[in-house]
Order: sequence, then structure tokens, then C-alpha cells
Amino acid sequence: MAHILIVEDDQDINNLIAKNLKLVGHTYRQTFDGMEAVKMITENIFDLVLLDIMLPGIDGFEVLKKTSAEPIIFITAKDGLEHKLNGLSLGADDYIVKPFEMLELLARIDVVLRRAQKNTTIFSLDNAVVNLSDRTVTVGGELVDLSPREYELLEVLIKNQNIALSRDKLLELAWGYDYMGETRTVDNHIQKLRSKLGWEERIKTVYKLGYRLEVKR
Amino acid sequence: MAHILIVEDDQDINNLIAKNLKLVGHTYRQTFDGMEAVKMITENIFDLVLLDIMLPGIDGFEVLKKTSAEPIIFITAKDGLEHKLNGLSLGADDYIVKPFEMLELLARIDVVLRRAQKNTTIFSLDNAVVNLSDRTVTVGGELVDLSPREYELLEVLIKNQNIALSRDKLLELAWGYDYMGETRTVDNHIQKLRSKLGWEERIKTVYKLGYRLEVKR
DNA sequence: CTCACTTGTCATGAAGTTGTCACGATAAGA
DNA sequence: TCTTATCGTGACAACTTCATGACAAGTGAG
Repeated sequence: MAHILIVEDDQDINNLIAKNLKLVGHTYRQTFDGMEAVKMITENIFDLVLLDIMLPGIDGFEVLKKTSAEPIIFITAKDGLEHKLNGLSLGADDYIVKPFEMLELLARIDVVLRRAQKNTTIFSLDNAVVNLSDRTVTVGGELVDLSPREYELLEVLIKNQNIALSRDKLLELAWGYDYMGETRTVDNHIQKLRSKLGWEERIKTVYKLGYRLEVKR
Repeated sequence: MAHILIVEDDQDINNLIAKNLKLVGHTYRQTFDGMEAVKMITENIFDLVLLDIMLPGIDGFEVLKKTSAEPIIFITAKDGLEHKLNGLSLGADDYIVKPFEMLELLARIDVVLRRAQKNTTIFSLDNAVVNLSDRTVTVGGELVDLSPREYELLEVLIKNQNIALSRDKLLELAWGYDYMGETRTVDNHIQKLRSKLGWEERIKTVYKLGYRLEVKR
């Protein structure tokens, strides 16, 4: 279940949504004001934001522009086309028009969350589990120590899974932009990762190019 | 721009959508029937499917259940809540209710496409799928290892499909401009590609000239 | 149908690339 | 200050690629 921020100036609606979220097992926080919403969103602790467009202070579009992080579902009283277009092009994940059925809102929340789940912070492959939020790695349940560079490299590989990355590219992404070192350094760290995670077969060497983390789809 | 399948039994609406897709630069194919839609979707050549729920034969929900591959936007005349819930829980990416503004449909299409990030350039032929963006090749789902030269050559063939290329030309394109070697080298690599991709019948020998990747359109 | 020529196929070894290990410099922590 | 861990470097072994040559099979002009 998810932690959801409700941004809606109408207290009754806000509470109604809150009640229903609670009912299906989500947790939430409520705010009634645009500026406060921006602050709360930047805390970065929510899995989803329900965002009313008409707000005191700054409106929902402004809030989105200022933050644009979490998945967002717009809520609006207006059915105006220009509102929808604006919201969608700004990158909202969905859109719902007041008055709406609570069940529909809950369904749309599920869809958006399910979709966002794909960008989950946990990555697992074979026996290894990489928790990208708290930077831990376990293999077969046992915690594995990775040095900082090893972890950086691992993250890069995971974020670019199935894509062949050149040594230069890896240096750029995991070491820093203009690192000027021997490219054999990359090999060494790759070896470390392979053996620590048991990924000898997973991190493929792409001859004359670099490496690729291979994940079957 | 995307290749979109329109599944809608009302000819007027179908054509109207088609016209507008064309207007903004998408390509499309049209069908008016559920069973045919299933067949076409399984061809796997569309970036997005616009799917009416009420269809002759089998309805949109059934179509989705039978295929569930591409991104899908449901279209329906009914605003019934149970329809929406059903569609969303089945995994539709979006939902639009007739009568709708064409501009809104186009905006939703953009959102879904952006989300699906079909920026991957993929070339597929028979069982083989060549992913030109991340430099991977699969045959029947299995990843195939290609050496650098083999991959270069493959790319050249794909980019010049249906065109006969001389050995000299191939050397120039895949090896580098002033490569000075025996041209028999090309033959060897062609053989490798043929057997690795199962393209014995696809890469045709053009006697006294060179080779051609044959793709029917 | 024949023969000259072209292409398919395989084996080989040289050149080049990657795996692996050990060492030492440096930084971090006690 | 001393200890410890990290990381870049170099050396060498192991491996991969790929051009080459040899020969078999295929092709087409006459």
C-alpha cells in the first residue's frame, strides 16, 4: 500500500478522499494549499500525489511545474478541454473530473501505482537483491559489502540493464564525467561485482565494447 | 511518430480518428471487428492500440485479454463506472469516453506513447529481433552473441535492406573506408550471420556481386 | 554438359582484448 | 600515529576475434 498526498482545498472532498484511501489501506497526508503542497512534495516521501487544479495561492499546474517528481493524478471541477490538455502535456499520469465516483478514483490510483511500481527501488536477479533506496545488497539473504565505487557501478548497470555500455560510458556514469584513467579499472570492478553477486553469467562482456547486465524479459 | 491500430466498428468514427492521426503524423491501420483486431495485434507491429469496447464478434475486453501486449487506450460510448473499472483493472493504459474531443484523444495518445518510450528502434524478421538501440539480438527470444564485426555488418545489411551490396561496399560500410583485405572475409561473416540468426534464406547471395538482405513488404 | 569461376565451409594462428592477481598509494577511521 | 579498506595500475595468462588459405560445393556461360 502507498503513502499518498491529497492536495485539495475543499475540506469535505479532501476528507472524503482521505477516508476512502484509509479504507483500502493506503496512508496519506492532507493539505489544502498550493505552496504547502510544493514543500511537502519536495520532501519526497509520497508514492503518489492527488492534485486539485483550483487552489488558493498557486494552482495545481504551478505546483506540478515546481516539483515534477512523483506520479500525479490531477483532480478538477472543470471539464474544460484546455485544462485536460494542459495537465496531460505537463506530465500528469492521469486525470479525473469532479464529481467522480470514489471507486473510479481508487481504480485509477491502483493503475498509476502499478505503473510506477515498475520503477521500483528494489531490483532482484537470481539470488541477489539490490535495494536502491537504502543502498544495500543481499545475496541469498546475506548482506554483501560493496565499496562505494562498486555500488555506483552496480546502480549504473541496473539502470541500463540489457544495454551494452562502453568502458568510457561506464567511467562517465559511475566515476564522474571526465575521469581520465586507465579503462582497465572498470574491468576490475566488474570482476568484483561478478564474484560478489554471483553474476558471472549476468554481467556479459561485450567484446571490444564494454559490458551489459543481462536480464531476461 | 507511431504506428497505431484503430479498432472501432463505427466506420465514421474510425475514419475520423484515422484522418486526425494522419494529420499529426502518425501512421495507422483500421479494423472494425474484434477477431481481426486480435490477429493484427499479435503481429506485434503497433506502438499503440485504440480499442473500442462494443464490437461485433468479441468485445474489447476479450481482445485485451487475448493479447495484452501493446499500450492500449479504451474507447467507449458508455460512461458506466463498471466499464471503467473493468478496463483499467485489465491493464488498459488509458480510457476515453465517446463523444470525445479529438484534441483530447491526441493528447492522451501522446502521453501513453511517451510513457511507453517506444524510442527503441527495433528490426525484426522471422524469429530474429534486432534491437538497434541497445545492440542486442534475439532469436526466438534467446539472446544471441554477435562479435563486433558481425554486428556492424548486420546493421549495414538492415540499413540497406533489399539492396544488393557488393563485397567492396560492405567492407567500406562495415569495416571502415579504406580497408584493404581479402574480400573473402566478408563471406565468412555473412555465413556467421546466416547461421546465428537463422537467415539462410534471408541473406541472399547475389552471384558475382555480393549480398542482399531480403525483406518482403 | 562442361569447365572456369564464384561462393560455402572449416581450420588455423596472430593480434588484440579481457580475466585475474598482486602491489602500493591514498584516504578514512580508530 | 597506526590500522584498515579502497581503488588505480601493471603484468601476465586466458580467451576472443577474425583474416587467411585450403578445399568442397555451387553457379552459369557457352
